[in-house]
Amino acid sequence: MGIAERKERDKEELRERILVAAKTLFLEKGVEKTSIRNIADLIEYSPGSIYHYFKDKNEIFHALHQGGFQQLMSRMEVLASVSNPMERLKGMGSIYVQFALENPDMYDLMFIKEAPILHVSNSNEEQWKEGFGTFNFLRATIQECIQTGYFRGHEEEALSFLIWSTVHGMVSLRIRRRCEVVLAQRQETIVKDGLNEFFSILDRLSS
Amino acid sequence: MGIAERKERDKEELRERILVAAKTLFLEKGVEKTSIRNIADLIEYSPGSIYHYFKDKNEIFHALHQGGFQQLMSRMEVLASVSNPMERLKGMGSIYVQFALENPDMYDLMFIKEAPILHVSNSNEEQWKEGFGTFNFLRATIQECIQTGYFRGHEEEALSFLIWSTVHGMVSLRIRRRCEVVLAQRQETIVKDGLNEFFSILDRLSS
DNA sequence: TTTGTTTTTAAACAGTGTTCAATTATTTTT
DNA sequence: AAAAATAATTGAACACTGTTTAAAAACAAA
Repeated sequence: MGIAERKERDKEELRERILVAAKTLFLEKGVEKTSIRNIADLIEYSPGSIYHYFKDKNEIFHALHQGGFQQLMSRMEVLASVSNPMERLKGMGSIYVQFALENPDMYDLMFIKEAPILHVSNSNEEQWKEGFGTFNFLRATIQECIQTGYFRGHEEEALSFLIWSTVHGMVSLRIRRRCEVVLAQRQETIVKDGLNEFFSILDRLSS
Repeated sequence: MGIAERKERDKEELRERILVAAKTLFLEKGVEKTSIRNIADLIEYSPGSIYHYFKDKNEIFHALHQGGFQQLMSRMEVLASVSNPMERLKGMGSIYVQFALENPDMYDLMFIKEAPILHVSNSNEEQWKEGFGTFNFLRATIQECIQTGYFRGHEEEALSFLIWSTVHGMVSLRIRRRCEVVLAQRQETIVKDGLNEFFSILDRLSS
């Protein structure tokens, strides 16, 4: 009896269409400024029907966010072939910044937005495991840097936090539009320029 | 004729009451989730009357924003006596971090929270003068560092953004509770430790 | 007291997220 | 094939939101 399966597929397909439409609008005009009615209009359904597939607007956002850490992590995988830990560290910085600027809404949810209650549901902790893995990848790389002679006299955990903070600081100031006020004419390039200054400092520390 | 003056004072007082109420609610439940009606309820006026004192909700946000920068800027004034620019730069970092950790809600409002759209009108740019001034103080100090021989080969504006980002990154990860996930046992000290790692790097760059 | 100005209000407009009874479409059973 | 059962979809409604505006109230000046 393939009817039930076909119905299941149809239902899944509409769910996916909602997600695609939501993602399109979220990226286009931001999450807050996208209404359920906007999404419904785009897929040519009534607003009410969306609530048959998602509990509320938050659940749509969460569904989109689910793969966020996975996405970032998978982007990092190309660095497996980089044997020099300092080069790998720089690569991580570039990929991190690029991911953030290409997916500002995702990044916002992952690292800037008010964190939901972490300890209540298990599914939430599962989502954070990915982020934990990404940070551990950074720590391992920095550990390797120290073992290779870089960062003499530095403490690995605090240094890892500092380096994470550096790239996070730049992209979050950009995403939350704090550059516009202070850097009128070079908002477009300021994060890339800042990252290059950072790399320049890393180079200086190596010699 | 003191009547006009008294009316002026009354008007200013109500304006201030609106700001106090708005600040209370903004810090309590966030800017987005605070409505004009909430503010009006708190001061026991009608929603419409608020529009006699502020053009719109953005203008209230900007007024509070400006006050925060004045606070931060006044804390920086003790550094006027520090003649060594690198020492002054470190002092700025310490004061910045201390301000953020002591007033996390205000810092959140100033640098993390979703900012309302700032249209590029001349009258509005005046409101951002304070924030602009704080950043310019940083830039001037870094300029002085470069002139004294530090940061050889670095570009002043991008470097200033990088250094701002570094301290902002640390405190914002802390304030938005992204350390808890990743650094289980040393959340309390991690920002101070990270800042010390940063100072250590600055020292290393000097020699 | 009357006039003129400023302050305050209530109502209205167009939008939001969300709920729900009623309708339509589809599948299962008779 | 007709009837019953089930599932999907809708549109209206609810309680909100920021903002505008005409009218009312408060108050100063004449």
